[in-house]
Amino acid sequence: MSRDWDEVLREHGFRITPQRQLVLEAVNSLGHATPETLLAEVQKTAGAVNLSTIYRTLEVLEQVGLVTHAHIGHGAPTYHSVDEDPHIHLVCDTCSKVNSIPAESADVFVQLLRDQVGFETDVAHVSVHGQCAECLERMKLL
Amino acid sequence: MSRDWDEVLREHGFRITPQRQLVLEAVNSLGHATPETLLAEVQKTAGAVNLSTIYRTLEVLEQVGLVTHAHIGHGAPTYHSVDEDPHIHLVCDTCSKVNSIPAESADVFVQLLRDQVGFETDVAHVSVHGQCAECLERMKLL
DNA sequence: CTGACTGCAAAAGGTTTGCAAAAAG
DNA sequence: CTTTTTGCAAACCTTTTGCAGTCAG
Repeated sequence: MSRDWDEVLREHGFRITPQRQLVLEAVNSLGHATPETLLAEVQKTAGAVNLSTIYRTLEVLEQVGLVTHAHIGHGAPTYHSVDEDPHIHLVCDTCSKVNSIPAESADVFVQLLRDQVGFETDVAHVSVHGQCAECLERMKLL
Repeated sequence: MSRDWDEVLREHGFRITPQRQLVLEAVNSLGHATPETLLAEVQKTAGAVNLSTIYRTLEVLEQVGLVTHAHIGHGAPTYHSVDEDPHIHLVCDTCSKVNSIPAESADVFVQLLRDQVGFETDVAHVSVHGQCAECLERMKLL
């Protein structure tokens, strides 16, 4: 669960604050969370925390490598713990549901990009758009 | 170049308007364009066209399959002609440059998603984030 | 003519910023 | 004590919406 997150921050010259701890904990416990969602979670404990603090904190946490974010669909980005198993988001453009699959599923593709154009893929950041199985099924019935 | 775009619109019960023609032409000529960019292009010819019209028009054009859009990075989506060869965007998270590779490069991966989870990928909509060859090179030097 | 489409202005959603007060080291 | 960090309010940017007038069919 908790790592030496405070060490990591300190090493990068950042200070340790309750807000940063709370945001990090919220990211870890929620799994997939937007800034707005994180605010709600954090405010359960500390009601006075502001949205702009969430944004600034996420920026810092990402900078030191304690969290990552991915863009899913049009709206807000979602933040992930770095401790999580890396995964790929499958976004259904019909029902907007998001499924995750293990990052290894893309290994072949990632390797191909590396060999072919020297591109190093950040797998966890990838969003794959398309139609999920349920929506395809539903379409067939019509 | 131009197709029977007016036919397509009509078939779907939409009307033919100069705005729609201009937006479609702009998408086709610009290749990768954001709504804002498209507005600028369209306004070269018709200065009175409004941004909201661009948005509404793109929605219609996408609905009837004359254009597609993809999400690249944080900001605005970019719209593409459907006549273009389908391609995948490789977005460099360091320099923000976008390279395109032919959609076929992902065939194996797409097939895997189909077999494994029944997900039908919209290849042209996929954005792959990571580090481009140049940025990786630059990082090694430091 | 009649309903679809457009322009305009205002609202909405998400993110950023300036500043003074509060807290970390 | 010094510097970073925070809360607040306002600004910003992109996209959406309501409405009345306009235009395509």
